[in-house]
Amino acid sequence: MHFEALKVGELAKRTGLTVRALHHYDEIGLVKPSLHTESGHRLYTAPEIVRLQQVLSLRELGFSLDEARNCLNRSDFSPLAVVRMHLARLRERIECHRKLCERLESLAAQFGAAVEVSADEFLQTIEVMTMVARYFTPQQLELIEASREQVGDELLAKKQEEWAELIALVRAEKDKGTPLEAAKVRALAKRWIELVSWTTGGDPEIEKSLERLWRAQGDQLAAQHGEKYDPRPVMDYMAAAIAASKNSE
Amino acid sequence: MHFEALKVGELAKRTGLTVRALHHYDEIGLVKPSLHTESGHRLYTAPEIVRLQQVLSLRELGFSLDEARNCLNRSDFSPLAVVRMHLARLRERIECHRKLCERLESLAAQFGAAVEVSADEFLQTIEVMTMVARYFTPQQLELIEASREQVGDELLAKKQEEWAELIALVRAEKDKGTPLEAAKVRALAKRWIELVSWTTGGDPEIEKSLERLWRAQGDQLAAQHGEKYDPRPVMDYMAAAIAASKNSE
DNA sequence: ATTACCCTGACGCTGCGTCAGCGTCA
DNA sequence: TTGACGCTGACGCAGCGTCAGGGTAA
Repeated sequence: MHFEALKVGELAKRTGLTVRALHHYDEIGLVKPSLHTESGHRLYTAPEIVRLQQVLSLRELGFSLDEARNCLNRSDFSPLAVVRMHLARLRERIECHRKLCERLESLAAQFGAAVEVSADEFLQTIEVMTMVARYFTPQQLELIEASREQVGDELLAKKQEEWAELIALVRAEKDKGTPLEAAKVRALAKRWIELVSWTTGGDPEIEKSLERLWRAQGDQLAAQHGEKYDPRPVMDYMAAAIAASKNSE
Repeated sequence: MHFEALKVGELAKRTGLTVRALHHYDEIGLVKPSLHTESGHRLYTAPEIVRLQQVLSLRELGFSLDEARNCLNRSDFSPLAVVRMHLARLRERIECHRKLCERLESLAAQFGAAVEVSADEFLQTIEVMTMVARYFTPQQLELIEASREQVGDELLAKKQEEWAELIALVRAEKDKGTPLEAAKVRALAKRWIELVSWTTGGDPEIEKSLERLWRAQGDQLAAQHGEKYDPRPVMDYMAAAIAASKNSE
């Protein structure tokens, strides 16, 4: 799974992109496979796949392929930031789509009813339709500026270590049976909250995903870093500690 | 409101389209203004605006401008059908977007957590992203076939008359104070339900819009066809009748 | 006379689709 | 040997963006 290198056709099948598109991305230096067979066949590995996802997110955000390449080559664009931006946009879009639905429902109702259909209704509907497709370019600079201050890879690695450390610390207190009200535990709970907030960017949906992820893949983590770093036994303990410290306020 | 003819610039402003795009649509015979000033300035009136909306809906459905023109010129494509198809697609899209959101949330969570990010997750995410953009062409034939059996303008006009007639009939019974359980009223309720179903295509959201529309624009209808055809007094009466006939089952 | 539109060409661009002609892997 | 897949050009195309050069409406 981790080491498999995919040929273009395989990658195309699994992603829904066309072979031609992947060729094109290679040609313009956007996503270049890091390996080739002796005969020159492209072999795509994990980093390129990640990059590919980034490219598609940026394109959805309204960037041209050229702009996407620039963004990805400047190192101040972290993958995490890109995914978050994409998420934000998607949510806005869903809202826009809902509004457009309402307008179309209104139009549909007017057709069947005996009411004279006003041109104004159509104009407004068209405006909403174009808004859905637009509203990109105006805000792009804003986006780019906002992401300047985003995370680099080293910071990310540091935060991951912080997690491992914090999990181990909490685990220790838990195993000692330290009561939830103890000052030590409170301090840990505070750190926990802060780290969650940093990791998720304050997004509650991402937080839910994080929980699901840990519950599902805790084995992997435990195997990777050692049993002490398995987050699962720790999560409930922290949840209880946080609840307790809230109650005592 | 009804008679105003818009110049390109005005239309562009109100719709969010560019002047160039409107010029282009004119060039290729897709949306041609029916009027011009003596000096050759384009003047867009209501029918063109409706057509413009249709064009944009069809484009959102994945048709090329050429295909859109063909559709609109064959008379078996009713505006109502187009709006309904667009609605259906939008709803599917919202669902897709939600799924994509979940995938992106999962990705975002993986970045921050210590878990090894698997390439497979990225592949799946990319697939969902391309699905959102695709899933058009495969189903287009299906759509086109489905819309062959759709409403023409005369049928639509007939249904509008049916509404006026039905409303008048119900109004008469209501004014006579006929009880809700009377066979006559039941028959009317049945016709009412059928006509609603036809008008809305069975879509509950469109039905809500229809109600809102009638409540808001009843005056207009009354003024247009005479007081007897004001739907508002009739709607509650019918709702009660329908509820009554359900209870007695 | 100015300013803000409008017109009609005409060329340019992005992001691939679509052959063509030829190697290669199982 | 035979498909199914891969490679590299090269051209084509939709849907406009973007000047250029000139008329017009208030």
